[in-house]
Amino acid sequence: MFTVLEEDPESRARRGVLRLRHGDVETPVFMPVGTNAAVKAITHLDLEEIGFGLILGNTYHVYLRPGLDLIRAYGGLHAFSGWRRNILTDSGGFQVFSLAPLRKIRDEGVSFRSHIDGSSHLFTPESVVEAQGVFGSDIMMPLDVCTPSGITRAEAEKALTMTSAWAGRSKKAWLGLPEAGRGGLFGIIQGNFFEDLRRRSAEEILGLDLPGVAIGGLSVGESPRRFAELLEFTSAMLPKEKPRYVMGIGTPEYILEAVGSGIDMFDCVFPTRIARNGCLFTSRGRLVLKREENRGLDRPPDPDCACPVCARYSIGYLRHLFKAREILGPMLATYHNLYYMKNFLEKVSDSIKKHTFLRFKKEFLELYGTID
RNA sequence: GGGGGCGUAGUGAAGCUGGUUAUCACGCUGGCCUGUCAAGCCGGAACUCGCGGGUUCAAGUCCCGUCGCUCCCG
Repeated sequence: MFTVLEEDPESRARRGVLRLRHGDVETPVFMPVGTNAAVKAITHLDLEEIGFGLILGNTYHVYLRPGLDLIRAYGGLHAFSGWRRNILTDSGGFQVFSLAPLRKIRDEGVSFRSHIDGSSHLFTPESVVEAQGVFGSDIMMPLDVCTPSGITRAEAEKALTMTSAWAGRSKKAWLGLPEAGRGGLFGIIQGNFFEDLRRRSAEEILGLDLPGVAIGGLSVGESPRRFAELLEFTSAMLPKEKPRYVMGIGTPEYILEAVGSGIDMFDCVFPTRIARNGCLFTSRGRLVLKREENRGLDRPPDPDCACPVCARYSIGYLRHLFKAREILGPMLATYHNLYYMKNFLEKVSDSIKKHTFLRFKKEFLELYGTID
């Protein structure tokens, strides 16, 4: 499933290739988030044009709407949405975390109420794997318990213990799916910000020998420094031959940090969300379109970007679109930011190939701004 | 010519029987956003209430005058 192609001699960074059912994907890779079987404000056509071969979907959202029956009738998420390349589906573990007031976690699973209509539901490790089987997900994530920063050791340990137990049950359910159309199941390491708990979690998850490993529970309110330290610590325990995925990371600064720690995969709503809110990534840092200083500016958002948006539209025009609340604003901004991310990861990959990753990182941050 | 209505931030409005720093929406403006309940969220600036006078301890809020807009009748 995964092959390491190159390792950076000066850091833990590496490049590789994920061989998935809907095509190969080079790593390090950024995966746009398509919660409701759609990446907001952009077409699948455009995503393909930019070159994305792997996007996210969300079990929690798609299960609630349109529902499993409909997806089953279509023959899976690919057929339903028209997306021909790979899909990684998140389990709903993060929704368990983010929709806290509506949920109750027990050994059996998590019961929660729909944020859409208030109806009651139960997710178990088994039902979540089965749902992703119905989706035809190329990569599946098990149900886990994500925790915020600042909780007690006891609370973190409890969440970790449940996550490990659920991972074991998820694997069993996964092995029960028909082998022909079964995507790879990843394990998720938790443990909050306690190093011994992270170690224990890693050991337990790695013991399951799943096709890939994810690091969860990061970027939940901690400082960039703390994030980097804990990521490095956790990543160092992982075997080289498996793909490593840090969940929920999506700014250039954080990705550089994570790649340097040996991470291969990233996903995040950040680039698409800030795009919808009028903010663009550029080589010089973030550009907030709505600012007055951008009024009437007749030059492209990012002089170093080769995307069709930068080739054709001015900052002043894009600002106007957001001021006028034209839907074209979020669309163009989303296109640019995703193109930016794709291009950024390609440059990172290139630097690993040339063994110049650390220099690239330094030079990039000098222009863009630092992690702090 | 007669009668009625209205004039409150850039715009549109709320302010009942007069009472502490005049409210709301849009706009303007700053920040935030990291396994999407998120084309969102949180802040900020800006009106002294058409103008003049009066009543009152106190007036956007009552009275008189005046200017402007508007509707109806002639």
